[in-house]
Amino acid sequence: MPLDPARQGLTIGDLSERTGLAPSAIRFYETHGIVAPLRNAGGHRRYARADIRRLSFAMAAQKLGLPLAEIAGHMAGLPADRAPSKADWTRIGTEIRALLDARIDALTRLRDNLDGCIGCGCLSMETCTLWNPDDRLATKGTGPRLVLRD
Amino acid sequence: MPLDPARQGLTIGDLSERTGLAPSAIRFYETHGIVAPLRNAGGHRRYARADIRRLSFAMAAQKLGLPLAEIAGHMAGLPADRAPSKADWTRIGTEIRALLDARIDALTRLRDNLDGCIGCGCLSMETCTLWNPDDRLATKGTGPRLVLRD
DNA sequence: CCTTGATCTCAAGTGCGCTTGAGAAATTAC
DNA sequence: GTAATTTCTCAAGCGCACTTGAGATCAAGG
Repeated sequence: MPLDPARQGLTIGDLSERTGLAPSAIRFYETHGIVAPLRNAGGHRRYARADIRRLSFAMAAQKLGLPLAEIAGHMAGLPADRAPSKADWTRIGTEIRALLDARIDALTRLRDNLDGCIGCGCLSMETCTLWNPDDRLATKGTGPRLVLRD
Repeated sequence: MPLDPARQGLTIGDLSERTGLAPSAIRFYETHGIVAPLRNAGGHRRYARADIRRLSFAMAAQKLGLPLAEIAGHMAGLPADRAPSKADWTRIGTEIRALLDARIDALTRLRDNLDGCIGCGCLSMETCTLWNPDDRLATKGTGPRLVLRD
């Protein structure tokens, strides 16, 4: 089904099948500027194949916890009129790569802290700074500072 | 556990300062069973020190993307009437540890796929299965399968 | 005391990310 | 040429995680 000349592009149903997104979700993403399909004579949306990639990218970024607005911000750098080039995707990919690294770091730190605390048996003691961020840390801000600092 | 004899426990304001959560959020968590404070003569909530840990734990679990209901499910295993023991926290910690591992794995996989795709320059080609999960994969389900599979 | 600030309950509102009709028009399948 | 399916727009609704008043009560310092 690659760009059937008769149909001049992919329907929203095609995209739905290939991305797993509901048509309503795809239309919703359109309002956020993540895709910008053309219309055929009858007013129906017609998508380019590159839009599959756009949506896949948006889905991946969402799994990282990015809000749609921010995703749209990153994707605003992609060309609207032509299929994004390698350089286009590489730049965006690099941005996301940094976010991934940060997130992996944070989770790894949290895991290691958790391991350490379980190992030392301090979880039941009042002196554990991991689950008991009181007195010593009370003046340094709020929250479980040793566990989460991102 | 050693409640201040003068005040008989921590106020919601105390917890708010030490966890960084708004009082309204703490009350909201109460409706989900994450904390269960006692009341003083005047009807005000009085918390045990262990509740700081409960909230910290819930905040950590939330950063992992767990919905409150699920967090509450894990914490239901903790004793309501006494400060959780080392064994109590260790069990919960181990459950979370598994989630952390899975999440780190998923993110690492995504990052490596992204790296590979950037490296090979395939992002602009129709044959890239990472951002172009079409033909070959079209019969195997939906979504960006090589990027995200969790 | 008395005042100031913290806390109480309860209902309603917010922001995000969609979904769900309703009613109509376009497209496809037979 | 019909029938079935898909898509269209627009408004409203939903689930989650809270926040924001409103109006009243409680607690603590001078």
